[in-house]
Amino acid sequence: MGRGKVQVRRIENEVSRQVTFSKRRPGLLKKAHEIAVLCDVDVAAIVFSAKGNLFHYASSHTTMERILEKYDRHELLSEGNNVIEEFPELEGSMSYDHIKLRGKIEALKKSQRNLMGQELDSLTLQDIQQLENQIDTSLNNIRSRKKEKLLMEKNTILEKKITELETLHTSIRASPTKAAAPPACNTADAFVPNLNICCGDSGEPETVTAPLGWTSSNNGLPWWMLQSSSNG
Amino acid sequence: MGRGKVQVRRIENEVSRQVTFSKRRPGLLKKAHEIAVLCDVDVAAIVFSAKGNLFHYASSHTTMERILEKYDRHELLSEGNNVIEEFPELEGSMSYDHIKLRGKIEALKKSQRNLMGQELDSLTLQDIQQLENQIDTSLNNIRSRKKEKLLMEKNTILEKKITELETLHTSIRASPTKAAAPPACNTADAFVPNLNICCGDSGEPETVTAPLGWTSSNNGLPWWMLQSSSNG
DNA sequence: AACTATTTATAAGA
DNA sequence: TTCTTATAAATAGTT
Repeated sequence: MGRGKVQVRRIENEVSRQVTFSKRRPGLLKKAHEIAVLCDVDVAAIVFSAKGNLFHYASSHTTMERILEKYDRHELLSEGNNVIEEFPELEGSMSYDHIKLRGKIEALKKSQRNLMGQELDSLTLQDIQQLENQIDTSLNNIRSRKKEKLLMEKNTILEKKITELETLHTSIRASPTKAAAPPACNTADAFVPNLNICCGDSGEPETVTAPLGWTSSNNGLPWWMLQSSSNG
Repeated sequence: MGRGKVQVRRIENEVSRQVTFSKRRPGLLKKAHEIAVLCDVDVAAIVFSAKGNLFHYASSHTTMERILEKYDRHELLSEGNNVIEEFPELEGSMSYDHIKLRGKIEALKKSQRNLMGQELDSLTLQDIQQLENQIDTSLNNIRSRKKEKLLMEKNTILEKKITELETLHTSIRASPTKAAAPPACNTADAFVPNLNICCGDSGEPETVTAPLGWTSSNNGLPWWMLQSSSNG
């Protein structure tokens, strides 16, 4: 998108490269923000400048850590597999603890892959049966916790509703002439349909929406144009 | 970019939301790739679909871990969360690598506990739902592998049986009076009621496959159009 | 899954 | 860097 078609290859001129970076960086973070908000999904984007400055976006802010944890839950498969096997000559140069720790990491990764239903070939039938039991238990756990959470959220909503109604009732009793009151339909709707829990949805009519957890201290700029961290 | 201006707020219609996600996801990853290549910088992008499927990009492939570590070095270590502060007694005795490895082990353990249905309190309802999907997929995988293994074991037993019978038959034929050959198949059928045994074929036509290391082996497609991981 | 009218992003220039 | 502008790209709405 510009006056010329672009070849996706390293820009050799350093200045142009830097300029392009400055122009595209906010674009990328903006896109990340948009898909996160529009599609209500978890997104994280991390960019380092050539000088090593960090820029990042995480949907619903402050949750980068949570997103990375979630990433771990999916993909621990990355990283060069077993370093010890690949570079046995390094063994001598590593401390005993170091080797032990690496071994532990590999073991944890393998076990995690198994928990995710991968790499089961090396397991015996009995192992697989046990794994199945384990995962089945896990699933049951997860489902009960989900149910709990759901009930708790509903409770919260119901309590809010009750508070509203009580307040309404009180004010009606206080002023007998006034009957009609602003209906609290939105809240009512919230607990009826299939688990649409609506969090604080402040309607932003205009193009730029406030980031979910962007608590304070931004000026009037579209927040995604701000540098996410480090210095400027 | 489309027939109408877009408000950056959650798309309420679920189908549209999903469609928009499908359209924008490759766009985001492509942008990430472009800035990484054009500007020769480190970039990582992580997106989860509403159902919890993971899509991600990391510049120069397989470096997601390194990028996340770099991120940690900037964000987590630079601020309050200092491992050394948490374990002051270790300060002198541990190298940076050790601290890193320990941190990694802790992360792995945490993610593993989540996969086993434990310590779910810190997860949001949406996260729990996605974890449930993940575990459910895992369970399905495990069960199909179990079925496979079972069938293979039966096959082995049956083959052994057949060999035995053939041997027996040979020795019978060796004796002068008996000549007719009873088909051994019936016996086999009796053992395995209604499952056709076929070695190479794993059941499950749907939902399986996890392209783990898609570093290699992609065809001529622009790589960013490929799904980054999980099923699709 | 395609199409296409528009909006957006941005390359090049100042 | 920042602004401007011509154009390439992305994509919303539609089929």
